Amino acid sequence: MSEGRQQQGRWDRVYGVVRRIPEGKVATYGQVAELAGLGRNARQVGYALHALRSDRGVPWHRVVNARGQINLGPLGGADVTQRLRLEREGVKFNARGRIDLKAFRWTPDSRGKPGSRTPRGSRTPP
DNA sequence: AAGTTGACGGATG
DNA sequence: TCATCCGCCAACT
Repeated sequence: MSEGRQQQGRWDRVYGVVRRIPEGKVATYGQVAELAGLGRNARQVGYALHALRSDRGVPWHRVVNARGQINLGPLGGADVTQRLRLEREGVKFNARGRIDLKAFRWTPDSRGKPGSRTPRGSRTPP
C-alpha cells in the first residue's frame, strides 16, 4: 500500500483519529491534528468536523478546544448536543461549562493515569 | 485560477 | 482570566 490518499480529502484521516477517542474521554483539536498527521494545523481539524454535517459514526462531540470548552455557536444547538453527549458519557463540566482536561484528556498511549500527563511546552525536537 | 475563510493553538498584553 | 494577533493549510467560492 503505497498511496493511501483518498480523494475524499485528507480530512478522512481526522475522522479516523476522532473515532479512536474512547468514551468518557475528550481530545483537543491540536491533539487530533497531530495524531492525524496534520501537525499543528488544528484549524483543519475543526473545519473537518464541521464538514461532516452529520455524525457519520464520528464522535465529533468528543473533540473540544484546548481550553476544554465547546466552541460551537448556539445556533443549531450543536453545542448543546455535544455537551449532552459528553455528560452522558461521564464527562463532567465545570460551572463555567469547561471540562477538566487534566482528568478527561485522552491519551493514545493508554495513559489513563491521573496525575501523569505530558508536560506542555515540550515541542517535538527536530 | 486566485483569494478568502475557518468547530484553533499559542503567546502576549 | 480574558482579549487580541499571528500562523498553518486545506476546502470553499
